[in-house]
Amino acid sequence: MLITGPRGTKDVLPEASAHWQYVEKTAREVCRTYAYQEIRTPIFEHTELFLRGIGETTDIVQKEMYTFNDRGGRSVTLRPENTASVVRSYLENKLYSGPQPTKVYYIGPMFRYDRPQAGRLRQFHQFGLEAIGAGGPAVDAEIIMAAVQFFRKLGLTDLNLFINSVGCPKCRPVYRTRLQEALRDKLPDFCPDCQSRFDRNPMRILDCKSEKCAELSADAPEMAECLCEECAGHFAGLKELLTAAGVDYKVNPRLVRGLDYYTKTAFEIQYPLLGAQSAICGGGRYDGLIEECGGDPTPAIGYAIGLERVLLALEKQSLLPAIPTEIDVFVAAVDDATRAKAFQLLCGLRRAGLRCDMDFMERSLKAQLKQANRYPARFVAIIGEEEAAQDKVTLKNMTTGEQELVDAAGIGAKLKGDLEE
RNA sequence: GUGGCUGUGGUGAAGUGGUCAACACGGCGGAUUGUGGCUCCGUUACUCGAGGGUUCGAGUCCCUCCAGUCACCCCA
Repeated sequence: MLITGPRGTKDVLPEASAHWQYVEKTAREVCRTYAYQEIRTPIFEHTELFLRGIGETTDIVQKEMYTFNDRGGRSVTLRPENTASVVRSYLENKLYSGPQPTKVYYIGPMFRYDRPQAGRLRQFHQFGLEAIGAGGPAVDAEIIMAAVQFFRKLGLTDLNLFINSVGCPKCRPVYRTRLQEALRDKLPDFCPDCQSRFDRNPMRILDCKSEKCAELSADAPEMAECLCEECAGHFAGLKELLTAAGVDYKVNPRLVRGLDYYTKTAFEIQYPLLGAQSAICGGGRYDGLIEECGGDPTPAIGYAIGLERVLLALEKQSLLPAIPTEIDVFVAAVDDATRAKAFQLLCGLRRAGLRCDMDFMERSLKAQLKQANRYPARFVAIIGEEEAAQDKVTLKNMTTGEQELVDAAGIGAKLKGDLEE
């Protein structure tokens, strides 16, 4: 073995690709009913876009981007997420001049230079939705419902939806200072991670897995207490709509998202059985991003679903559909002299729309029957010297074992009729 | 970026200094000349992750690297 795939990448092999197609198809169906249209943006963008969009202090930007100079000396980056690209495209293509809000979805690979572990890859795939232009809680509710619907459709249960409000540029700084005030004295007792989070992203401290830190921050103030009137109203509105829609959710006042651009609504859907990487869907509102990217102030909300994690969850619950490998007809040639004839027959059967195959390894008739049996094949069409001489084929029904001599002409149409009965 | 565990053929794996590196599954071929699923038989090129070192001798001991895996960080 000379070359292996790059670390953190995975080949989707034939037996798994049907599962991917199934999940993608389900995603598209949900988007169709929610009236979201697909958008396909480039896999790489100017590095600048992500620096500005995601935020220079975020982990994604600081340590996880695949950045390189192209031959023209431009710094480009493999997209670590797709929201920034969608916003860029929205502005560049003036999608705001169409009917609003702009509702789009995407499915595709993302790249993050992380240490791989269960449910985490360097190239992974996300299915995401973005609704740009509407600021009220109704879009928040709609877009969350689309995710819920997606998981329902796949049959996934035991999912937890957590929501929170992370405030806006008006009220978040107020909270941030209040939180820092409350924690400052105890800071030396926190874990090293939390100490470094104190300045960079103090809200993360509330989310620390260390029991000690959780204890120390137990009585810290919560964002909800500091929300401005607008944010509080928005959050209340969302909760009402979700409740009315009959969706189970939990408010998690400590839920924080890792990207800078989030405002107001933040949410996450977890599938606890996945292990450490249990977030299967995450997103929120980003009312400041479009302006940050050079557009007019425009509210927006979106999220992404990790498809590898969805597949893992489906596997855990045995919800992946069986992949049929059965073929309609296997064409078997008795000897070398009849191979060409067999190939002709094969072509005819395929023209008739049948799923069929033949041997390409010059195997014996016996071996060909074995091969046919393994698919399995409903019928085997055998062509030997005798059949070839009179333009007939021996048609063997592999379930009953019966066989009969039939005319070669029109066999495709006849079989097709039989199989459809 | 940090840490734990792991690394033998297509797969699952025995083997912990000294005969040809077990066994099972799978793959391929065959079991009287044109026929499957069961059974039986045969077969399947081993740099034992890579590179160094110790030793008369290493898959077995040591070092380095690489990869996989799980966890931290972070996130989908």
